[in-house]
Amino acid sequence: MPQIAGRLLLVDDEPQLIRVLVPALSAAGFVVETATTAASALAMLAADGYNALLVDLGLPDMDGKEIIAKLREWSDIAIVVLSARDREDEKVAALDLGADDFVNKPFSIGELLARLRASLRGREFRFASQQDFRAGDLRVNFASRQVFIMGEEIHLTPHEFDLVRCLARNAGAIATHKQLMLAVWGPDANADAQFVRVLVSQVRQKIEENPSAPRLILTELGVGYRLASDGVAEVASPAAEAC
Amino acid sequence: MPQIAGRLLLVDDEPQLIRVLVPALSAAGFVVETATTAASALAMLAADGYNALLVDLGLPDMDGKEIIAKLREWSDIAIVVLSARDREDEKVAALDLGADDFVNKPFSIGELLARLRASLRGREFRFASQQDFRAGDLRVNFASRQVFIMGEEIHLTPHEFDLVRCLARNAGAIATHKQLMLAVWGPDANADAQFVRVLVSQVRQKIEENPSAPRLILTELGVGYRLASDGVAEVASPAAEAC
DNA sequence: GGCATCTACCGCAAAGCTGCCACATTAAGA
DNA sequence: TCTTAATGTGGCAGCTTTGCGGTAGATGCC
Repeated sequence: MPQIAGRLLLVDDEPQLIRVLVPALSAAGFVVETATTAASALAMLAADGYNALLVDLGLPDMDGKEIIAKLREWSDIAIVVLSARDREDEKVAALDLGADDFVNKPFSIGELLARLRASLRGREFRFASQQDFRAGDLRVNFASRQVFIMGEEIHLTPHEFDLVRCLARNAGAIATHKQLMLAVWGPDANADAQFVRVLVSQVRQKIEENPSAPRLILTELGVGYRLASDGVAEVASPAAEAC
Repeated sequence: MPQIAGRLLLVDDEPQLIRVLVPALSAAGFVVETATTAASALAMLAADGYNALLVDLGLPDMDGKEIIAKLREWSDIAIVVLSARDREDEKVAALDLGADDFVNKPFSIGELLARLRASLRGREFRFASQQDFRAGDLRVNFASRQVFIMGEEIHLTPHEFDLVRCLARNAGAIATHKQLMLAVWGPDANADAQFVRVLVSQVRQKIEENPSAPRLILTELGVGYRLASDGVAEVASPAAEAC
């Protein structure tokens, strides 16, 4: 499995379990990070970017259920509970707090992975369709690759859209020339910074009210471009480095 | 729990289990119907309206896994498997076919209900009619594999329907070439992107008013195709996962 | 066997996108 | 104000992608 299946946080205080689980999860395509206390786990989760949480209920500093409750206040990622205690009230409580699944120790790796896949399934869509970026009169839908100005659809070519997507993902911040070239032409194309200029110009003709006095795509001389993020705080988009 | 928690189909051939489960599920707020064979279960599911399926793997006429696979062709409802066989490969297979959870017999009612709640959670937002898709003059019924234009039935070949289904499931969003090839020819066929073009062309001849200026199946150059979701592109689109 | 239907595949024309150049314009610093 | 570097933009040849007519073989049905 060459592709990345997701970024995953494993919270458990038993070193030997971590030693077994991390390689197995990595082999299954997950990027795994670990925490051994509830406090550090919550700090890592707050920093964002995870697709799933694997959490033990018996942690030294806090009950694992508290992590679930706290996390569910702001996040929707998949949560699978691992536990040595096979008590019904524990299971019911964890599930009703927002866990997606509950696995008793000892468990088989294969089953854990299957349950993880099942919990993750269908979530991509939730994020994808809601990633609808707005700034002023501009609206970008990443899932449908559609761009609207004042509600009217604007047709962009594939490269043009890739550029806008990268700018939108970094809205408010600067997307450097290099970043944009990577986003549009990929890592192994020998793109010239000149092409970015041409592309930006073309996009401006399409989305700016007055292309010679751009208000959306702003030039950062010598560095790159910046998409004005006026007003709307949107889903403070992470994944900036990704595009 | 006074309110209706959902409509639920219980498929099992052990009368005593049904006698125990039905009152418990009803007490928890579910409207429960039962089936004892896979064939009747599928017929009932096709007739629509369920929010969840509880299914035993050991049925007289067909393996429960087949119900899961068939149901997942058109429906997105919660599926929880009950099984007396505690074998890892069974669990993995059932989960990967699309089940949301797997409970071993004997189980506690409390745990089953909690798992059911967890599986149902977060699905509310998914589009209401899971077996009937509409966009403009087009109507697609996933269960009966029928397609209508302005109320009039249009005959599609099996491959053509598979294509339309995948497009409809992603309505508003893009179905990539790869996604479509998978949906129509399956994972181990060596399909060529060229075949997708041909198929799209054929379908357009059948469902578009003016096939040379398509309004339903739109081309996303270099990426794939998109079924226009009429009106708001917002959260209109159903789960992408299945097709 | 005969007929209808479906599927895989070829090949070519049209559409539309990309790379790239030449040159105009603008911003920054001395 | 002048110089220099960086940026903006029209244009177009060539290429990639797409649309689609057509055909042979496979499949299923009377």
